[in-house]
Amino acid sequence: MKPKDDEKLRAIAEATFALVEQTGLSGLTMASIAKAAGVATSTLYVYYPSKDALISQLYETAKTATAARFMEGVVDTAPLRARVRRIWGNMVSNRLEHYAEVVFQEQFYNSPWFTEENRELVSRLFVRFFVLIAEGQRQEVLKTVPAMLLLGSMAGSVRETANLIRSQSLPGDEATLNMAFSLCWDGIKA
Amino acid sequence: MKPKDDEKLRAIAEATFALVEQTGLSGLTMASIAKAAGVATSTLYVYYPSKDALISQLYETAKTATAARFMEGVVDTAPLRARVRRIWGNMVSNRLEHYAEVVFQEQFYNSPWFTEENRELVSRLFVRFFVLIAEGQRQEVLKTVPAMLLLGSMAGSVRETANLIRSQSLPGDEATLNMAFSLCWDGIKA
DNA sequence: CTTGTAGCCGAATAATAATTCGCCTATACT
DNA sequence: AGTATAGGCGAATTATTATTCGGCTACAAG
Repeated sequence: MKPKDDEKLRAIAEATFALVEQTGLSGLTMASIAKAAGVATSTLYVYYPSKDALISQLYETAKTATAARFMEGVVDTAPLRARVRRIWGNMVSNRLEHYAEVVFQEQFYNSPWFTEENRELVSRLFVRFFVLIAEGQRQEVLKTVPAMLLLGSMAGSVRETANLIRSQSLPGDEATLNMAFSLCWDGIKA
Repeated sequence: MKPKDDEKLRAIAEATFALVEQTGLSGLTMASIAKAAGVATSTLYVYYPSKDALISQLYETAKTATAARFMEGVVDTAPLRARVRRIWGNMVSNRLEHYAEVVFQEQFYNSPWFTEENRELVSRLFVRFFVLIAEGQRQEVLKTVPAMLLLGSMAGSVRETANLIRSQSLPGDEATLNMAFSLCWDGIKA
């Protein structure tokens, strides 16, 4: 027996994310993944039974990793604003450092591959975040509007902040981030 | 000679948007478009020289229509907040009433079809909006941060508001819209 | 050191999907 | 009314791409 090669698995994932960033999910072919990952096309079938499975599994992996990154370093005892600030910062960093993964996830979302199970996975992964929002509303620190509305505000802010930093229109320093965050915070605070 | 049939053209566009909403750009085939539009596959080639051309032209059409809808009923002499409110409302309506088109445009954006020319078209179409933002900043009604940051806030708010209304989590009445907008406004006003 | 199993590959094969073809038909122009 | 021209169609054709096959090869277990 010969063991599966973790390095190949990583290369396949990386190649897929990079390709989707460049050409979109619609331009993704097994041949292009294999070439970019430095393996034979048929080798992909050693690791995944089909293209569909490959894409779906990579989505789950990416989404799980993303959720973990969002919550990194969030201290449950810290003030609520600080915790939201931390998550917001993590979201911006995630978008800057793992942009290809982000694009992949966004494209996957409106594609024939996105299923009800995926939706459930997402809510499962983000419970901690939703709980935090609910807590903020109970304490009347956050506006008592539907949680998704607050999330949407935050997501928009994160998206545009990261985009501006990516395009060099905005420096990525702490001061600038604080300014961008306070813009966001003004919108969601009670 | 026989003239081209405007009705068919409309049916093709509508079918394409609907299909992209359902299956994503990646699942789009000429055969499926033809079937949904009620014409033969080869007839598509009477109206568009290729699949690429079809998709690109539909994007331009949709984007142009969208930009026009955003500015509908915006009175240049009205107070700035009212004008922004109007545009925000138009954006929400557009997302509710032309959701398939919106999805199409978003998918097109990160796809191999999106070119530099498309980017230029977009900035051309939205100048009036950018001018409005700049004016608001000059009058110190809006925060003096990069315009894209304000737009991002607004886009996030619009997206989530429309999504919540679509999923019946939020009623679509005037009062609710005003609440959702004030949330957005708090974030961007000076 | 042998050997069996599973990884890995390049080259078929099969499936899917874009594009073209040849024929018919509708209609604007004379 | 006659006819040339372009629309429209279904059935090829071609191109692209997913998937499978057959033979090696590396490696773990004995």
